[in-house]
Amino acid sequence: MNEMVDNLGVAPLRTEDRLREAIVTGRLQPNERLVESDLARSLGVSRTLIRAALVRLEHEGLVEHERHRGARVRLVSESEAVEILETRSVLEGLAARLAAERATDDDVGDLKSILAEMQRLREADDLLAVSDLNAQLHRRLLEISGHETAARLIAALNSQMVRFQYRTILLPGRSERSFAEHAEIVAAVATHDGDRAEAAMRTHLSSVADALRREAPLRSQQ
Amino acid sequence: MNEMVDNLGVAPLRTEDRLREAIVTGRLQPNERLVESDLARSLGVSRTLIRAALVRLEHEGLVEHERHRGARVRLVSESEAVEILETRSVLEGLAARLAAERATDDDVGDLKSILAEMQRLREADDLLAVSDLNAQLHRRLLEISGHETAARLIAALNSQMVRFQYRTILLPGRSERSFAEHAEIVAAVATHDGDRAEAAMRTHLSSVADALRREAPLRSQQ
DNA sequence: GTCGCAGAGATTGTATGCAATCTTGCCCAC
DNA sequence: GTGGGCAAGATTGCATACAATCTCTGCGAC
Repeated sequence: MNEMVDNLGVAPLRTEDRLREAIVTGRLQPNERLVESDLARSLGVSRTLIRAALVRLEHEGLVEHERHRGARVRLVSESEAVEILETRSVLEGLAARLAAERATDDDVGDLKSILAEMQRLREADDLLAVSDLNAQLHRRLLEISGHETAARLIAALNSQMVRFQYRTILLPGRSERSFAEHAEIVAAVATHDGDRAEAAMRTHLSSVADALRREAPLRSQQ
Repeated sequence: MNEMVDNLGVAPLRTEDRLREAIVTGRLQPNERLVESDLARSLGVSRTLIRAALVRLEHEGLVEHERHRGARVRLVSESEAVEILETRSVLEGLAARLAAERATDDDVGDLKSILAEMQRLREADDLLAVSDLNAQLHRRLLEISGHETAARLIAALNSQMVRFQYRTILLPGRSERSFAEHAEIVAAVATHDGDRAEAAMRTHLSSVADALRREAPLRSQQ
């Protein structure tokens, strides 16, 4: 009986998760071929499980698959990244609107303390930690909105964006602007103003997309 | 060589498609258990293919799967249908905005002729045909927008909505209102007014969601 | 009569093997 | 030297077999 309790919630860490992790951390590079038998050997499972995992990851958009020619890590282009951000923009806008309408006082308190912590870390110049809290704020808003459909789609979009995750916050001036935008979102939610919350979220993500577009030409393509 | 040409584009009609069709046409009822070996026998393929197809359909949201307990046709609840419509609302709003910004004169012509045909069929009281054109108009707008990410997500959402597809247009008064809303969307696109097109699309889909909410309590649950 | 439990049957999870297809490298004609 | 074609190797597609797990039925204790 104790084993049961111990295992509760401890997701069995499935093959799919291990593969996903290898992709999002870049251990498997974009466009790299994913040979089933190699993966099977290196993960210590059979090809069957690898195939099942690849099917799922394909649907998630992390892998692309051609019949009889195998799977490879999907390269998300810069223009596609912009599309994804545009999509996130309207989906998270919807979630922010609902969050504003439904937030309890406790919810608002949570958001404000996340914001305060972001401010603190920003002053300490720990931009990567700020970026983490950033993600946490967005996640919390989604929870408050209670909109599962939007949450599911956003999660899928996010996993395709890993390559661009830590970029924009590092750009000069982005950190200040990003903080102000988040503060505006939280303020809108605190006053239960749905329209304002949606507009603020869309402004915020548009400005991330702009930053990405501006940064894009500066880097050499890989 | 002729065989190659003949087969081009003739999708091999995969197991997945046959299963999806059985679900969306209702031949497989919501909550019905999907026993792999039964399906394999009735479709004349092995369990391996059935399993792969079920994994994909699960990701599409048509099937739900519990470990060691098998798959069943997923029942989309009324409240979830509303969530899906809300999500479609913002995604198609985005697409409508882009369509307005990018539409050529030919595109606008297409939209207007679809609208005219809708009007004609409406006067002939062929509401199901109107509903088909309805879908066609939405599809065309997505094409014009050129936004593949939004298109992909909307397609997935639509396949979950089949159970509710032909309902709302049949409600008294819906047909007139729906036509007016579509006309407004097309007018906005014709004048390349992105804001107006997005607002019109969101109004339209909100009103569909309202109709669904209003209709919902009238029917007995199955 | 109800509850608990054990075992058989049903069903899913995983591994393995063979067939189909693709890719690569080599040889030969030109 | 170049290009076409063919054969061998690599890889994926699919089916089958076995193991793990679940479900359901029936029996016995209370």
